[in-house]
Amino acid sequence: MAAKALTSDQLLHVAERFKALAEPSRLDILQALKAGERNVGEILEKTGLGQANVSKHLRVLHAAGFVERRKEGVSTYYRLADNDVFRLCELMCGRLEKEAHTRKKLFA
Amino acid sequence: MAAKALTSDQLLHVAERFKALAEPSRLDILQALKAGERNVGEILEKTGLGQANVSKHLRVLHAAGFVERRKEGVSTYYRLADNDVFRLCELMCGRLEKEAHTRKKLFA
DNA sequence: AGACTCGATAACCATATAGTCATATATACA
DNA sequence: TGTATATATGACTATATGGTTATCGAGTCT
Repeated sequence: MAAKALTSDQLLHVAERFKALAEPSRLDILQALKAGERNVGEILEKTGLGQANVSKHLRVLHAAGFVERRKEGVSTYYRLADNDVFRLCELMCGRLEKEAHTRKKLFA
Repeated sequence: MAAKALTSDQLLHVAERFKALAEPSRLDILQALKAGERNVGEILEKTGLGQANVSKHLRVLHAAGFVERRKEGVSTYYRLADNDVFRLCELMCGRLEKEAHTRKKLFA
């Protein structure tokens, strides 16, 4: 249980991964991939973001290991690397819900 | 299981929480609190960060609901709000370890 | 080859924020 | 009351990064 303290180098790496999830646009992209593999054009449609913008976000997500990609002809298909993204988001959402609940009780 | 898609407003809130964890210094502070309640001076010592800097980081962590505080005399004691931080970090660390393992295999 | 499409990249700007220094606020104590 | 200590806050700078526009490169089709 009691994990060892992380070195400053390890903290840097962990922080970098969290940073990849610390952008609404990137979370939106990940959501778009939840249903399955999508190419960039489909992600553009689904999210309404700009093309260059999405391309950069995908690069960040790929560098952080949250998505994998596959080229097919002229297009690139992206997919979630695993389900950790949702475990992480569900934990965060759980916190938000708990908080909302507390707020509601305060004002009840 | 299949959580509904989040609204852009919800994405913003989730991203904000991740952003609070997306800084090595803040992760370090959270680590310092793992063993239990600490006042700001003790956190300064433990982390080696500047006073004003730590104070601002603590404000962010508190706003995000990761830490709670208690004033006692002239000092303020901070503690972890719950164990979610470690669940989140352990998930991230697990990813890093898996990745390191894959890299090792590639170079083996 | 030439035209077209998809996606990545570079240049640029605007904004956000980590870090620092100086100062303010609040409590304790002589 | 005056002084010292602990923490918070404001001002400022340097850096990082999200978004946009323009351009590039690769693959496809005629």
